[in-house]
Amino acid sequence: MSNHKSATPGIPHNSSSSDTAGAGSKVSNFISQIISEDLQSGKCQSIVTRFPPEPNGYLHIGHAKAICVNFGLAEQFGGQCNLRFDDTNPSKEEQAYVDAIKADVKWLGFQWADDVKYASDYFDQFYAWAQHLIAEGKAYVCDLTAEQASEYRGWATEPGKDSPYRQRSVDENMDLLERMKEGEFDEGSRVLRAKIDMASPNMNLRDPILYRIRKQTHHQTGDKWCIYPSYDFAHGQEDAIEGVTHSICTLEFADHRPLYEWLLEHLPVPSKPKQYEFGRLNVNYTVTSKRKLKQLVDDKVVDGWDDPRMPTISGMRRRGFTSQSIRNFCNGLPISKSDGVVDIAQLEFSIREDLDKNAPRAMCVLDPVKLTISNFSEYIGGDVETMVAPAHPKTDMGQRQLPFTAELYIDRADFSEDTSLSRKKFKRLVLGDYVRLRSAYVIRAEEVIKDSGGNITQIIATLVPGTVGENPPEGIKPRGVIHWVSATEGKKATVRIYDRLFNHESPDKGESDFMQYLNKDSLQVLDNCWVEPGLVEAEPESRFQFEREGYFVADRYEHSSSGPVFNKAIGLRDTWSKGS
RNA sequence: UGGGGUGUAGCCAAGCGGUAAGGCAGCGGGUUUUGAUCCCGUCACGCGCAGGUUCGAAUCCUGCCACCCCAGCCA
Repeated sequence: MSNHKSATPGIPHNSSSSDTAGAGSKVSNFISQIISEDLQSGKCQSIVTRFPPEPNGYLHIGHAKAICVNFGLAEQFGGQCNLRFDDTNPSKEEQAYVDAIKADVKWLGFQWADDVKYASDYFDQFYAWAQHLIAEGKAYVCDLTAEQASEYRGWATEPGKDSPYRQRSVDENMDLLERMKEGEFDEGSRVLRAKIDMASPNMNLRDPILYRIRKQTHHQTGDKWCIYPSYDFAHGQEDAIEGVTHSICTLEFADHRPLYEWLLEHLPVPSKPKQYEFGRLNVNYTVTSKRKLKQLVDDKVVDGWDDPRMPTISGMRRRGFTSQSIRNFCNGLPISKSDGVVDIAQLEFSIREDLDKNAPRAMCVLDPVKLTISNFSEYIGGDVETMVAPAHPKTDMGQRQLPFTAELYIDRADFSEDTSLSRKKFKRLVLGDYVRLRSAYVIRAEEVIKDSGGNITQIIATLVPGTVGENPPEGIKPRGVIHWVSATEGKKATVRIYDRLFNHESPDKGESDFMQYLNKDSLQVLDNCWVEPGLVEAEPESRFQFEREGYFVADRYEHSSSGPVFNKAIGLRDTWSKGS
């Protein structure tokens, strides 16, 4: 518990404008209102929250929201947030996931309080508390099989029946629990249950399981235990031990709250945390369920948990998302209690917004066709004229040098022989007409050369002298501006274009298997792209706007100066191609 | 069906008895050596439905409807 300064723990006044860089600008929501009140009333001096992932998979965009909520609230109110692994089920968990999760949280820019914590840190205490409940007559060892227990539990409309083992003596229960711990019994043969109410309308209170037998090695505790606490018997107690004041989770745990409170009530815990629930974040055209994401990985539909098409934190990172853009996205979504589906366009907006502001510009030709400047030597001495272009149109990010040569590449889609195309409809190069080469000359297309199959192999053009950084003479009106790369000085690169993994807006929903909605064309590898020379020196994970194309990142693992590889994060907003 | 939760624009939502914020998407226009950015304008006579209370209701009351979650020895 640390100090808490002013008497007025600021209700965050909302700056309704969209989030800018910083951590702060959260609008008021029902949880921050509660926190404000708790702080003001003196119910707590400062707040402690926690982010409690189970290490059974990678973190995804939904977790990012939970992380932003928990760490964000702590930061906003000057409290602390713990990272705690809810590692109560060794059969699903792995150290590799622990490591990946820590890396993701750090990358997002959050720092947890003290050391990382584990539910397993408290296993001794939990065991002692289990004995305490037995001693109080509030728990018993039950020998029912899973199927029997399910029958005994009853149905929504029918109350359950008491287990025949419900009335065991304290001594017998103590003895049995001890022997469960010692490994005397088989998995599934016995469990420890709380003695609450088999007729409760809330299923979670029909004598919930506290401990079950799992003879498995645990990634943190090794072979020390062969009984493991259930989620319910761990979560509230962990919160209490850590002094968590506001335990924020998702809606599906609302039904567990009475049990959470029952346990805190009946155990000699050091503090009394409160649980609050908010709606899970869902995004359309994607799935956010560790089980399903794991299936995509296991079935090799994608390249791993960090495949750029995955909605995982590490996937988005590899795709080129910035941590800031992910945080802006999450912070821009209000915390509410309804479970809605956010349009992926909202996520795309965040990354464009960030990268437009912060990514240097560069040129890359994705589908090259050669363009030769036939009058090059008439106006330019030597083989190369170096053009100088700003790295960013608005922010001073330095300049880059672009070698302009007689042979260039432009994109096939930026040229047409169809002279009837209106200037409004086609603002690119047309045979016999002018176009501006970005940061260089205005040129005119004179003729095309084709192969026997009728494919254009080369465009012959002439430059208009004196047009670098200057308007062309009267009468010459370029149709538009296109990008280019020197065919002789530019570098070859591989560019991967990603599209959404699913064609269906909600692959999760409906009766059919989500795998049937997979987008077969979610990855396209272009290995004959040309980039301006400076780009090969880009550091892995550096991001650029390839002008007129979109935002790209030098691949975290596979990019090198000898083999440049860029991933497309997201295209530029495109208001024109939509009609066609 | 028993319990829990939620219904405000295409999507996410604010709203807490005084006459419907904001963001995304869309649409119209302006600037532009990126069909980007930026700028301006536009976008609910209406708040799941039906009644009621009130001078006044998205907000309070009653009834109904729809959707989500729970019924694992998962979390």
